[in-house]
Amino acid sequence: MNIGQAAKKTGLSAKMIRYYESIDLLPEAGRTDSGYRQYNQQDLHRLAFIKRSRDLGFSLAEVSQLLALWQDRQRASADVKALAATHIAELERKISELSGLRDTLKELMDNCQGNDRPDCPILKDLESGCCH
Amino acid sequence: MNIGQAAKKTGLSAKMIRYYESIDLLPEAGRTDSGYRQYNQQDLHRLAFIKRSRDLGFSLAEVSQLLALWQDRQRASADVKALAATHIAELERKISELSGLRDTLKELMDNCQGNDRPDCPILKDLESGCCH
DNA sequence: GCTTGACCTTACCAGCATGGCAAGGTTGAT
DNA sequence: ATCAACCTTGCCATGCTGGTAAGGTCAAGC
Repeated sequence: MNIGQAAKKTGLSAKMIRYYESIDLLPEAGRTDSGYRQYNQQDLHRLAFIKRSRDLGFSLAEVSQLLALWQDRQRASADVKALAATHIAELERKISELSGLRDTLKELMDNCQGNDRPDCPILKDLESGCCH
Repeated sequence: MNIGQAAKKTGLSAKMIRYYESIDLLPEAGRTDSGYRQYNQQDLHRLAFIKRSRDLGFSLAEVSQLLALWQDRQRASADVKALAATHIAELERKISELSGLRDTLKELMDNCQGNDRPDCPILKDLESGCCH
């Protein structure tokens, strides 16, 4: 199977697949005589694993670790769980950071009349940084 | 005032200040005879505005628009409010995206024993992408 | 006057993950 | 033979920041 088909089947782009190979997330793909990359079911399986992991928000570095665990039949599920826990913690951190921003902005926005006049508490807040 | 002092006072880095100048977020700074950038109170004010906007999660492109509105005495506060509303919507979108990921992962994690054995529903989920 | 250290200058490379474009080779069907 | 649809590599761009290098400047102390 050529790269385009593998891309279609996994939901990745051909570019991404080549990139993943270039950073050793994938082993070098087999090639036809004319140099086209070839993918089999096993390759697709690995690609799908990567895709799903990315969709769950893991970074490529984390995906790399997950792949290693996946391949390791002696793995301890605790290791996988720990990786997931770290990622969840990071997600929580980001969520609460963004929520904080949203709340602050919402408050500013609620105080802004949103009319033709120039007075605006949002701008007032932004400018009230350091040096009055 | 040299760039280092301006950086310290605003909480930005000297690098960031130079970068902001290079992308025309700031006017070209005045220079001493020897080429050092010089900053006055007004410059600091603008820098602080940028800092605060960034802290609230606005992109540099959005900061640029905010600065334009800030400088425009004829502005309508509705324009500022609209910008903030767009940004809040984007924040909401990201928050709910991340929350979805977190929930999915949490569920997977709760089903994982996290012990020495290799069986792991997290990996099982990741591999159950396309091609069984 | 000379040294030293803290500052400043520009310029380039790095990351993350992906998209885009260019210039060329291959394949398969018409 | 031609044409479209694929493939190849390579380089550039994004957004924002940090790092590092090689050099110029300034102020203090000797």
